[in-house]
Amino acid sequence: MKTVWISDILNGKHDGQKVELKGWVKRSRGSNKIRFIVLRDSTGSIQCVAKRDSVGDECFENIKSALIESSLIIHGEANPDERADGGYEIIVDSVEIVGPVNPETPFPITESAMAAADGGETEFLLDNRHLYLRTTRMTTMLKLRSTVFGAIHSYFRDLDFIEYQAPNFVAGAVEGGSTLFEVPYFGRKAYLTQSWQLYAEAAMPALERLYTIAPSFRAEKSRTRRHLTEFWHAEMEVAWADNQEIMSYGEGVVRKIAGSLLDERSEELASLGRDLDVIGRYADSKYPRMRYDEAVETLQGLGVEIEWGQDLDYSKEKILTQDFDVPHFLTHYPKIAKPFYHRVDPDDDKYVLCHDLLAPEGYGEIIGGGERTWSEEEILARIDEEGTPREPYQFYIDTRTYGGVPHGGFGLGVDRVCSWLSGADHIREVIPFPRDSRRVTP
RNA sequence: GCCGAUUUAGCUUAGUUGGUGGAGCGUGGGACUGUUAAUCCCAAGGUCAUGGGUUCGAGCCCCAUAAUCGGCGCCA
Repeated sequence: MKTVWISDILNGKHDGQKVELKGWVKRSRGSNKIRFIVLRDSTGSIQCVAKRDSVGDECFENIKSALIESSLIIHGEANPDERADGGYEIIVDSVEIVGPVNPETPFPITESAMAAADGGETEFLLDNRHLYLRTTRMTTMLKLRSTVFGAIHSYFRDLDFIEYQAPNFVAGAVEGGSTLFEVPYFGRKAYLTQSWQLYAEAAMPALERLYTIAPSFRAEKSRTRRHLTEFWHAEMEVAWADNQEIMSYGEGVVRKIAGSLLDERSEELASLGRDLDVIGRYADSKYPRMRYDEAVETLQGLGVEIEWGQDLDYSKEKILTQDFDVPHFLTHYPKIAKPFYHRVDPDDDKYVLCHDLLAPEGYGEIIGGGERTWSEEEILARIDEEGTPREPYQFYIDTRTYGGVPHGGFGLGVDRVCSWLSGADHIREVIPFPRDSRRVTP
């Protein structure tokens, strides 16, 4: 007999047919004469009804013994039925328990554990993440996440970008050295990469338009809802592009992600309580661009204490973005607030040609990017100015020595985008096994 | 790194002025012919995070430690 997907039954594709279902027990209830099993597979869940009279005593007792998360193969007839949640149910002919659950070790993710988390997480659920993944909420998050990754790939590939991979073991830092994970490397020290960018710049003269989605690692002891020590970083680099052009790619990919979620996952978004009109606005709007100076003035006008030259920390981002209804770009930060690879604005050397994209609803920065310092003379000056050693960056400097060209790119925090668009309370909710300063297990 | 909080059964929790810890979920047994987190009855299940201290007596008061959670800095 043909195994069918539960979603296909719920879509009415098997009305009145004898079908085989393979899945796991989501819930089980009933009396001495009739038993209801809510079976789930990766596509959905459906009520299966077994009557003692029709399945026989032995099968009925078997069904009663199938605890939550037992895996089953069920044969039966698919029928529309108003009494069943979802409008369809299976009239059971037979049940085979494939993987039983021992009553002495029942599935630990109970209703009470879920209710306490209130759509978020608790220590217990984090400790049992490998099992929590099976719940509707986590499954929904993982499906949204898959769509986000797919949308990023489609966006860049449709524009003829080349997907390009950089090493994860590296010798030097992109950001400040204090946030590097050091790993022993055959008697030497190596580090886990913080960004694909420097290696992408090396390939920029060869491929011109390149992108990746890869993990980045940062040893920040951050305890916030926006930080992970291992996060998924979508980065891109383009030859001959200026800051404005790079921003248009950033806007393009975020709009594409929002649009793909609406097209492919509107049901899941709605189940999380997401307003589809809001997601639609993110997919269809232009994202305004604002200079750093303007942001500082706005904040000062709101009575926020901030001096020119200070980087915008989260508390200020939050105030700034609270009235935004779409993401905004912030450009032209002071040179002193940014690392050496940002290109100094030729019109005013107090600034660099960079941008951050700030998401609304209090989610903050999701993209950081800009033009790169591209002439050999300038890159050497800026490296020395910051007191950064030249040696680990020799390959990076060589990129400029041999036919340097204007170029730029950005990095997008994929998990942050997932968190924002799904409306999650914490970035941990959108990644299967989150890593932060306190947790590397399970 | 800084600030704040939490820790009682497998899970979620109540616990009064300090006087030998109650419940719900889950599990086991029983009842029930259609349930929707089914319902009803019964049972098992606790060194109250760890280590000290105060006290005739500590889940409760004090100190230390640990783990965890939240916020900040830093960033994607």
